[in-house]
Amino acid sequence: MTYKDLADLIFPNAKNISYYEEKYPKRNLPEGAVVARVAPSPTGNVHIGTIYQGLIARKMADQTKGVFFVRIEDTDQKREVEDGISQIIQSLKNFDIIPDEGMTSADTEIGNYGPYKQSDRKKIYEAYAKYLIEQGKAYPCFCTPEEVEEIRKKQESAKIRPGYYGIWAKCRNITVEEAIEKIKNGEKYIIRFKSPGREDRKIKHHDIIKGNVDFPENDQDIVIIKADGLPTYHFAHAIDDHLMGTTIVTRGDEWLSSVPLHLQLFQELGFKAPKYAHTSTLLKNDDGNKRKISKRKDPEAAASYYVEEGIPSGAVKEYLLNIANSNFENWRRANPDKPINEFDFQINKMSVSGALFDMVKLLDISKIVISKMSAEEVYEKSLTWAKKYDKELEEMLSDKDYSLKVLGIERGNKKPRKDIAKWSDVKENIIYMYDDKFLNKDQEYQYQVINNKEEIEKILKLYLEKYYNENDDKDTWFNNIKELAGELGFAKEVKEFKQNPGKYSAHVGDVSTVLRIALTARINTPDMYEIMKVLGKESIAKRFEKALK
RNA sequence: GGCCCCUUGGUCAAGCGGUUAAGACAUCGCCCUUUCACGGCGGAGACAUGGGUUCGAUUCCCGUAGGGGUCACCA
Repeated sequence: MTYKDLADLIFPNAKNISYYEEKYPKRNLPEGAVVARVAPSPTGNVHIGTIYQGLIARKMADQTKGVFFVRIEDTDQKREVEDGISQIIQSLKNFDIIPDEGMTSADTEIGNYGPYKQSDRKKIYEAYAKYLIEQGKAYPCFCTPEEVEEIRKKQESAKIRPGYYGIWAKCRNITVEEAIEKIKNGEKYIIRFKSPGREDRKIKHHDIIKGNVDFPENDQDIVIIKADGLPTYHFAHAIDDHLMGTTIVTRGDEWLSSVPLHLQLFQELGFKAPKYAHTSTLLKNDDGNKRKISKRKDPEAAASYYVEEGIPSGAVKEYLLNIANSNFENWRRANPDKPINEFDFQINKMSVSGALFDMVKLLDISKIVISKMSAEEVYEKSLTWAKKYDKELEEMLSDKDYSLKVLGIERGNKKPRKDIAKWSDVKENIIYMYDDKFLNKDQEYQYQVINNKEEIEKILKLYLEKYYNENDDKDTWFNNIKELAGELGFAKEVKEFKQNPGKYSAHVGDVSTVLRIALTARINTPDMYEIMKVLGKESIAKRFEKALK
């Protein structure tokens, strides 16, 4: 009886690995081309970290004329969520992260190195597991989960390093004959890797981001095929990234400590290991402590959060890129209008330590991103958002011509307004410009310096009768307000007012404020000249009338 | 607890043996201005700590403290 007999008994139908090695030949890519990927699990809300990883991987592939693919790691069926795959695809799409290969929907895919869903690759893993068993590098383990747990408890109470290794690996030295007999008797088993490692030896690893890291060798006989017949992450990672030709594995640094295991797996399988780039995790301040952004506790951990809030994907990408390469913001300042794919991303310049997620900064970036958009673009994007999340805003925007004018106020010039950080800000920003919203609602008018009824009435009436002409240019328009102020005994110039304390009760600015408040019921607004232009004379008159009621 | 990683202002961070220790966000003040936003100018604010090495350490080494990660038939 040989290892081969055992392997044949366990995986009677598995193909020889040469079949797969030939089926998935080396990629024909230019020198230096990076094959990168993102490999999420369909376990629910897509994590912002997945977007982060995807962004980085996509960028590297683009910059080197390489390949970026998406692989679905669905080997944990217990945690899998219905719709999980489409959520992932959709989320990546929301951020314009489009894969060259991989899943394109829950059940379709493109590319020659598939299947790109691990549960569809079962046969492939079996072939390689069989290969390992034939070599005596893997073995069936008959320990039940309870037994393994017991071993762990013993180790803990004896203060010994826990795990399935060395003398604790009970099934490691079972003879082929015994194993075959147990299997024939119907005993349940899983497949474990027979680690050749020794804990007292060190390995050196050079990580693209973390630099040189030394670890003890792995000596754990980890599970490679679970009771459900599917592989564990470690095994699938080695097989898949080998067969799919991944050159750089980017993943969160929670994987860093598995590197010794993974390197060993590649070694024993006879594969060339990829390079690794372990990115720092996005952290969050929690009562003074830093911790990983968590799907469960933090809404901002979900990629969908940004969509719901209406933060443009472009802004999120800029923020993420800024965390990834902090020189991004310098580049952005020097190149305010270039698309971000022209930014030269350097993975080895990524920070070694984790960054606290800064929502304030994100929103600041978002303000700038939105300020550069045309009225048309703002219109389209906020409408798309409103259709899903805000019926009232959608209704307001249904008058497209008018909305375009409203959104065009102080936009498109050298110093565009920066008061919208997210689409959910839009409504509050423009609602007073819509007559049906403004006129039909009770408004509170908080007059400032000039606040007695008669004066206000005089200002509004006189302004409409005598000083407002729809076709005035801005200078004429404002001169008229000065004239109005003068006629009513207020200072025509603010300077004059300040130079002659006591002479005037108010100045032209105060008169403007009355107009502004009567018009909008707000103390602060964008440029009033433009507002009046958009409202038009009829609306202005109605608003004054309402203010005087 | 073992192993691994990290530590520059409130936050993100330049720096890589000699710098007045950049910059961005936030914050404060001033200016611009009919309000706000923008913009401009300026202020306050940092090398966790103790030892080395060195003519000289934020930078190199060791310890301490603090933080993070990981130790599954989860990824």
